[in-house]
Amino acid sequence: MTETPHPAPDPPGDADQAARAARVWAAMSALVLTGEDRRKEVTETLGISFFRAKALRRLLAGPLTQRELSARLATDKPQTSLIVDDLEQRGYVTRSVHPDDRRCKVVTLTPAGTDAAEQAERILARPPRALLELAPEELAVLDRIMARLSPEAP
Amino acid sequence: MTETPHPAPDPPGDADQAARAARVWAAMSALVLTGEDRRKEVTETLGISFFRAKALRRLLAGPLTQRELSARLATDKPQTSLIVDDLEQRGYVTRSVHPDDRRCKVVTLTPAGTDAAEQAERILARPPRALLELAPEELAVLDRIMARLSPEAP
DNA sequence: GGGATTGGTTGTTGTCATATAACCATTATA
DNA sequence: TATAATGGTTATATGACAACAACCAATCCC
Repeated sequence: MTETPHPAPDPPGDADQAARAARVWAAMSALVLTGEDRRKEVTETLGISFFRAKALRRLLAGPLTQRELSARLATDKPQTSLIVDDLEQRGYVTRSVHPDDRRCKVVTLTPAGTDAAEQAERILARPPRALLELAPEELAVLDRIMARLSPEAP
Repeated sequence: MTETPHPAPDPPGDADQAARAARVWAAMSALVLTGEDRRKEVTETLGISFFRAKALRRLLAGPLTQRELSARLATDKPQTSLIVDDLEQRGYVTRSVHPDDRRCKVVTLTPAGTDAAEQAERILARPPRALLELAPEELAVLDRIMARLSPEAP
C-alpha cells in the first residue's frame, strides 16, 4: 500500500501514470539495452560494423539511390559513399546508374548481400529468453498492448 | 487465418508464443532504439560522450576503484584511465589513493559530477510520450508484466 | 628478501563515425 | 546558352572506442 490505498477513482491517477510509465520504460530499456547483446552478435557474425549492417537491412525492401540511403541512415553523402564503397568491395551490393537520372547511383543488394541482411534481421528479431519464458497469457496481453505503442497504432 | 484458425487448445501454442515474443521484442526494440533519442540528448546536454556519462552514472552508487569501474563499464584498464583523466579534468571526479591498498585509486564524484550524473539519469529515465499516453489500465497491466521480466523476478 | 601478482599509466595502432570543404558530372531553370 | 541546383566522390580532420604491449609501483606469498 505505498501509492494507491484503493483503486483511486480519478484525480491521483496522473502521478501513478507517470510513475508506472517510468518503471515500464526502465524495464524495457534494461531488457533491450543490457540484455543479450544483439548488436555485438550482428557485427561479430557478419564481420562488418553495425552501421553497415543497417545499410544492408535498409536495402532489403528494395534498391535505393545513395541519396535515399543517406536519408534512411540519417547520415551525409560522403559517409554513404564510403559505406557503399565498402559493401561493394565485399560483394554485398552493386552500384548502377539510375536509368532516368544519370546523376543517381542505384544501390542494389547482391544475393550475398541479401543473405547477410537477412541474417542480421534474424539475429535482431530473436527475442531474449525472458520474453519466451513469459506465461502465455501474459505474453498475449503484452503483445496486444505493444501493438498499440507502435508508430502505426492510431 | 494464417496460423491459428481457432483459439488452439494446446499443442500449436508454442509457435504462437514464439511469434508473439518476436512481435513484442520488435516493438520494444523500436520503442527503445528508434524512439526519442535519449542517448543523443545525454551527450548533447552534458557535452561528454555517452560512455563517459555512463561512467559517471556508475559512480552515483558510491566511489569505485578504477579496476571496479573497468569491470562495470566492461572495458579495460587503459581505457578507464583515459576516461577518468578526462572526467577529472572536467572537475567531475577526483582520484585518491585507497587507504588500505596504495596501488588502487579511488574515483569519487565531485558535486559537479554528481549533478551531471543525476542529470543523465533523469534524461534516461524519462519515458517516451507513447508510454505516457497509454490508457491507464493498459499501462498498469504493462507495469505488472514488465516487473516479472526484470532480472530479479524469480 | 625475492619473485610473482595486481592496479594504473603510457603509448601505438586500427576501426568507426561525424563534419567540412572542394570538386565533377548531370540535370533543371532562367 | 548561361547559371544554378542536385547526386556523388574525394580529401582532411577530429573524436571515440577497442585491443595490445610495455612499464612502474605497491602488495602478496613463498
